[in-house]
Parts: sequence; C-alpha cells; structure tokens
Amino acid sequence: MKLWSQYFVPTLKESPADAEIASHKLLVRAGLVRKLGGGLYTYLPLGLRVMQKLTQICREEIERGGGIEVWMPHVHPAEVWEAGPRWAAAREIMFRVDHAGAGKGRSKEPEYVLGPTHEEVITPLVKTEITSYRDLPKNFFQIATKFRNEIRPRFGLMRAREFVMMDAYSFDASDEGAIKSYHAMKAAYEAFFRRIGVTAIAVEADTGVMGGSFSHEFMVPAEIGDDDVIYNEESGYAANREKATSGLVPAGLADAAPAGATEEFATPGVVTIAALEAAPYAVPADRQFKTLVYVGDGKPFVVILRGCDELEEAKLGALGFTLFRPATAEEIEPVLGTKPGSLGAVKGTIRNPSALAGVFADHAIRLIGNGTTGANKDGFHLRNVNVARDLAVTKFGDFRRVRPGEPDPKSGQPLKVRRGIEVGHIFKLGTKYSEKYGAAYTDDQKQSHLMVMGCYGIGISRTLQAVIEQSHDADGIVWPWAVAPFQVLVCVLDPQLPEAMDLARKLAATAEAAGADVLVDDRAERPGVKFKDADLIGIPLRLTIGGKGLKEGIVELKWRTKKDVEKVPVAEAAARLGAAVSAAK
RNA sequence: CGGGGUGUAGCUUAGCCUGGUAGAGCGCCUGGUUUGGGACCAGGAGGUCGCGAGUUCGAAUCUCGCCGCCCCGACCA
Repeated sequence: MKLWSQYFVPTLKESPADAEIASHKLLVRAGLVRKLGGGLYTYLPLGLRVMQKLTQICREEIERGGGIEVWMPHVHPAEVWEAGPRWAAAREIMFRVDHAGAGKGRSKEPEYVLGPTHEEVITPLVKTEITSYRDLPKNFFQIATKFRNEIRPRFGLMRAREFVMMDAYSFDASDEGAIKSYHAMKAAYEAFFRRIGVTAIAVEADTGVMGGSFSHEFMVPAEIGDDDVIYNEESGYAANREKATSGLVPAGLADAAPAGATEEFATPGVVTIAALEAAPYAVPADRQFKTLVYVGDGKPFVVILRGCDELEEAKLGALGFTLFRPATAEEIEPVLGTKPGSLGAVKGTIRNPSALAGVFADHAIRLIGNGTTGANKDGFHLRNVNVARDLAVTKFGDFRRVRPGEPDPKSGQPLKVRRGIEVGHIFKLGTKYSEKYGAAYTDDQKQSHLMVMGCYGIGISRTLQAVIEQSHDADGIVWPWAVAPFQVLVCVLDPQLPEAMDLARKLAATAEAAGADVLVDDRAERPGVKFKDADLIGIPLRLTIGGKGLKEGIVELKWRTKKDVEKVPVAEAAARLGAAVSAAK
C-alpha cells in the first residue's frame, strides 16, 4: 500500500508541448515518464510499476514457451559485430563508444558499441557451450535495455533510442525443431498479449536485415502506427506492407504471344510514365514497362514493373544483396546507354549487359504481355515489346507494392489496409548466424550439423505505450487490470478525519489481501482534483471514502470503465471490495 | 539527410510583423475564506527571453551562424 502524499505521482493539467498523440500526452500527464532528451525517458514510479508488470508477465509466458532467462552485456566490443554477418547494415543505428579508456594509459583503445540486439553475443556463446545434440534445443532470453540510434525517435516511448525489449534466441538440431520452437514462441506471444489485455494480431512480415526464412510481426491496430497492415478478415490473411502480396496475377496465366515486331518510335522530351500516357502517345500506364536501376553490393541491377505499379523496395531483399540502393543517373548511363527517362530492358538495347547483376521482373508485367518501354536511347521508346520474347529477364519475382482492393492471395476477396504499431516480431532465422559463427553440434551418428536458429523480440516499453493508445478515453488512461500500476485507488476525500483514514487503511489491507496493489489518495486536495487525477492515472477500481458518506454509513465503489457509482454500506465494504478484486483478477 | 515549424518562469503560453520597463494562466510559498468533479480573495518567490556573433544610442523583437525539440519525408532487426 502506498500513500499518495508520500509517493511520487506528478500529474499535469496540461499536455506537454512536444507530445502529439494521445498515449504520449497521457504518459506524461499521468506522471509515468519524463523526457531527458530525444527518445530518452526516465520512468517515474507509476511508469516503472507498469513496466515491471509487463516484464513479469512476459517472463512467465516466455518461460512457459521454453525460454531460459539470461543477462547479456549491453556494451559490446565492436569486433563482435565486425565478425558478424550484418556489421555493414547495423552500424548506422548503433551507438558507438570510441574512446572508452582514453587517458588511462592504454595506447590503443578498443572500440565499443551499445547493443541494439544480441544475436552476435548469444551465438558465439552457444557455439562454445553447446556441442552435443543432447543439449538441444535451447532457447535463451533476456529482458533488458536496448540502444538504437534511431534516425528519428518519435511519439514518446513508441520509437525511443533507449528502450526495454524482451529478446529470445532459439537453437535447434533440425529445421523441424526450429519450426516447433517458432510456434512455441508464437503461442507465448499470443498468451502474453492476451494476459496484458492488448489486441495484437500476428501478420506475415518481411525478414529485412535479420535475414531468415519467415517471420511474423505482432501488430496493435492503431491509427498512429508506423506500419501498414494488409489484411482480409474473412480469409484471415494479414501481412505487413513490405511482405504483402496479392492474387493479382492469375496462377495459370499463359504468356502472351508476340503482337508483332518490336518497333522504335520517337518520344522527344518524354521522361515519365505520365508523359507517355498523354497524347499523342496515349499508352496507358498499365501497358508500360517501368525500368528501375539499383545498385546491389556495388553492382547495378534492373527491376521491371508495370508502369502503374510502385516498387516495394523491401522486397528486393529477396535478391540476396547485403546492401542495395537506387542507382544514380551517372551510374546508369554507361550500363544501359542513357539516363533515366527512356530506360528499358529489351535484349540488344542494353549497352553493357555484362555489367549488370541481373534483370529482375515483377510477375505483374506478364499481365501486359505486349507493351511499351524505353529504348535506352534518349527520346525514343519501343512498342510491341513482348515479355517472353524481348525482355532480358534473369528472374521473375514479387516486387510491387500491393494496393487496397486487390484480390487477397488466399481467397480473392478485396484486401484492406490499416495502420498498426509493431510490438513484437518473431523470425525463423535458419542457419545464417550459426554458419557465420560455426555454431554446430554433433549428432548421435558423430556427424556435425549447424544449429537452426530463431529469434524473437517484444518491445516492452513500446507495448506499455500501445496499451495506453488502445485503452484510454477523454479523461485519461484506462488500465487493464493485469498491468495497472495499482489496481485499487482508495480515494479519501477528508483525510483529516481519523475515522476516514482508519477505514481507508483497513480496506486497503483487505484489497491487498485479495491480491490487489493499492494506492491511497490521502492528499489534502479538493475532491474535484482527486477525481480528475484518479481518472487520469486510470486505476481500474476506485473506492471513495468521504466524510459525507461516512455520516450516512456508506463508501463508494466505481470502476474506471463504468459510469455508475455503487454505494456500499461501510459494514459490507470489506467483503464487497474483496469480492470485486477477486473477480477482476 | 531533405522539407516545414518551434525555442520566453517548473508547465502551457502572449509579446516578435512595426526595436524602447518581459506579461498572463497553471503550479509553488504565506495568510484567510472554502470543501463531492481541476475553488476564491489578498500577498509573495521565480526569467542569462536556447547559445554565439552582428546591426543599433538601445535587441525577446532585425540579420547571420550554431544547438535543442516537434512534425512530414527518407530510414526503421
């Protein structure tokens, strides 16, 4: 039991000027956090209590799913990352500590980084500690602070530079085992979000820099989310924007026969899809081939899309390049023969085809069959370009961005889009890391095999804010019982009356015995102030004790989620309170 | 990193265009009156006006540079 007057709950009447969204304003107004700098927050007592509850529930569910808790350092020697598979990609977002020991007599100082995640730490550990199939599978996790120098921190805890995350790493002897571990974690995540009272849906996701074979994101639907979820409730299809596909191209689509000989025509000044759509050319965008040039690991490659489609850049990750980016005009010209505007990938028109790492075409261009594209000659395009006959395609793939309304790949029903907050992510990693670090085990036939890994993350501090974003009203936060900083608020309107405080202590003890955390508002404030604060900080159950009520022999029970107040005779108060707490648990 | 905005008391802010004593509300302190949904009265403390240059007799205000913060984009394990 805590007495408000001796605790620390600095509530604010006004929203801080730097908060934009409801959950961020409430985090600050309800006295949960204070900002130190961009993306850096102090957790005040109330915020810390919520964090501890989330942490504990998470721990219980991950352990139930097979996790074994460990604690890893958050300062990593840079060599650990240099030896790993993604130093190039990850270094940009890592905080770096360059001269940690300067002035202490060491001639050459090692470089350190602050850990953004821990594959690079756990994999070498497992490599040395686990060598036999008898010790597999294993799943290690920790709940700890992570550091990522986000390009743009925003929305309070939603995208912070220092944040709390649960990260788990599974090691299995076989692919089947890894899939089993993956599903155990997926079930653990679902149990976690269910227990904390948050709606989070698992959606298919891109594996990004992590690599790996498949992955799900856990998304909390919210307008302020960073990510688009593409879904259809009826078929159950749900994927994030980067991963989403549609059934736009029929499965049995036959390639179109050539419509005639390819011919060049003059298009002076035409450098955009839109210009070619206009008179006098009048070539609809969905009959044009859009030719983009990227550079992957130093070598240019071409991507062909329909003129009406957008590239979903993340899907290029499937091509296997470590790093890729759009090519500059200067890089494009020597290879294709001209600058962007009249680019094409028709065989024989590319100036230096051997310089290309490949020509990758989106499946949807097969819907065009015969279309128009650039001639790799300034001011000229080609018509009657046949996909199968004329284009120098290395490989077809899914590269386009899905649009709402397109058919669901499962059922053909229209896809919808909504925003979501990514609160968790699970990956089946495969052997990317175990191969790099040589994490292998010996089986019962004395054969050596690479361990098959998975990795899993839950953004605990982000989830804290997602709970508020999902559960608040005009007056303040509405905490779900399981994560509320306190479950019961005993609101003493006349704390100067000894009988009121005596009753408050007695009933607080009753609620605690029933399993609730209790805060007693004993401040010498006017009732209005206390009620406003009570609603703001969102404690689920409020018990009000006032001098007036005591004269009538009653106290009041009120749920944060309900409007009505229940008057309870003092004699029955303990029993009613105890029953309410037991029922809510 | 590109675009936009913003920085004045612990918090929310007015003043800036058009240079001349830095103002309000909330919060805080003292006293009094109040006391069931953010009370009232009286008094009080609290400011290098983000930092640095410049223009000027004089700069919160105009100019330049830097920094912080916020939003959009890019990016996002």
